[in-house]
Amino acid sequence: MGDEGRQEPARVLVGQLGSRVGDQVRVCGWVQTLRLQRRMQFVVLRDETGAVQLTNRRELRPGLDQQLDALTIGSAVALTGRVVDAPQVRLGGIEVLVDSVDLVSTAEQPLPIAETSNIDLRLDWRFLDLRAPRQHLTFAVGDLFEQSMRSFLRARRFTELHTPKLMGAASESGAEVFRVDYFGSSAYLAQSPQFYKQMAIAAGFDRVMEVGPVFRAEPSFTSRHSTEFTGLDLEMAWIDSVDDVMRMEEELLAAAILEVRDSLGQEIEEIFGVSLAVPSTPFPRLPLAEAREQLFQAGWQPGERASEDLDGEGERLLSKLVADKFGHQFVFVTDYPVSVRPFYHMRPDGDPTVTSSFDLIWNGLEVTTGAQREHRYDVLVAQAAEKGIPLEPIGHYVNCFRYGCPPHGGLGIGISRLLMKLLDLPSIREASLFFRGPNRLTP
RNA sequence: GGUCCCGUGGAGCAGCUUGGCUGUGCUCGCCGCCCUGUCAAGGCGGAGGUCGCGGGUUCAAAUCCCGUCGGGACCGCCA
Repeated sequence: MGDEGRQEPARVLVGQLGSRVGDQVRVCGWVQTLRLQRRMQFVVLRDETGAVQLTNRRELRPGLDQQLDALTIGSAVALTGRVVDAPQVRLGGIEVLVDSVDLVSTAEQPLPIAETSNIDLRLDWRFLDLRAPRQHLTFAVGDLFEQSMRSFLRARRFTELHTPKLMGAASESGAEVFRVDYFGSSAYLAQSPQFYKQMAIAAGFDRVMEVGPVFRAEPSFTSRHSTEFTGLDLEMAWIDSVDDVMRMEEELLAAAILEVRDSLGQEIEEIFGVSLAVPSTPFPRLPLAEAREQLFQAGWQPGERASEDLDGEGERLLSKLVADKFGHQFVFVTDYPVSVRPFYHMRPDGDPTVTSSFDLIWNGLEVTTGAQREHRYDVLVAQAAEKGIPLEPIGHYVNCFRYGCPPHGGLGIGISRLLMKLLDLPSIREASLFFRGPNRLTP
């Protein structure tokens, strides 16, 4: 307040200008459109909260019009002026009559991408691409979705932990991990918090969750895979069965989708043309064997590799069958055979050929794998031996079952995939802030 | 890793099958001028490309052939 000279009015977010009619304000953002005429000049400026028209009549303020003429699309600017009602203005019915312009940072012309540019070029210029309202909404939804799940779990006594991403041994299967140099020897990037969240259970945390990066060294060239993505993992102690885990997840997702719909549903409808449907609970459940049976009856012809599992086409077809039969967009597929599940999945009493596990498929895409874990040391060791897993590299993990470990189970969700499904995005690239894939490490 | 597809001014495409004479065209953007308040602004004019790269066939290649690089979709793997 002690500054000499002209005082700048306080910055007002564009989204709040409607309640500031008559006030002197400063608005800051990016130039979206310029319509510079003989007598009138119009600047459309956008910030995170919206867009507004700023207007100048050239004859009013000598010099100001030349400053406005010098603006370019995409430049970062701060303008001051008075907010007025302007019913004729289609953009919100208000405008700002400009008093002064501060061209803070000029954008070169032409811009290297347009809204119509292909995804690869857009990813090269991701910071520019992300300025678009569509991309901005994507990550606003992602943030809300994540926060909503976090608060849901927190209210149910989950403790949020952060487990290491640098590991001395591969966490599950050695083939899929990135090896990095570690002071002359090797470390591995975590492909899952799996072992650590189970160790947290043995450590006395009743319920734990983590939202964090997951690294996969698979060269997967699809629209739904990335080599680094954000996962939500949770683990619960003293469960009675894997059903407890599925119940937690369906309530979790229903609550989070409800919150997103209530807060951002209208914007999502406008920008993505997607009407969010809050799923009813419980979600349909189907043992894998039964799912395969129904798929065969519907004409499914799996590839050779899908002799015991579902392939992508099977997942999509199954979702279609479930939608027709139950009117539901989710389906838990349960009781996966031992052959396609890791050694630490528990096997139910009476049927040693399957596991107490599930996948959750959302509109044709696998978004979760979960299971009850084998917490009995001798059984776990036997199952590892059966799968040919050497115990030495994972001794610290196996040890946590030797000194009292409660029954427990949990799951891992691919958050980027959830976001992709929620907004019906065509590729996980759109749901990743800065995508990482086999062919992309930059920016 | 496998199969298929794409690569043409700044962006998005057409042109390629049936090679042809300086690389023709469309939409958008950019630059300049004009324009009584625009709002997907409008009007007029202009600049901008060794047709991803290398080799081959041919009198002649954006166009046909081979290789290579970059990218995408699907499969497999998974979340």
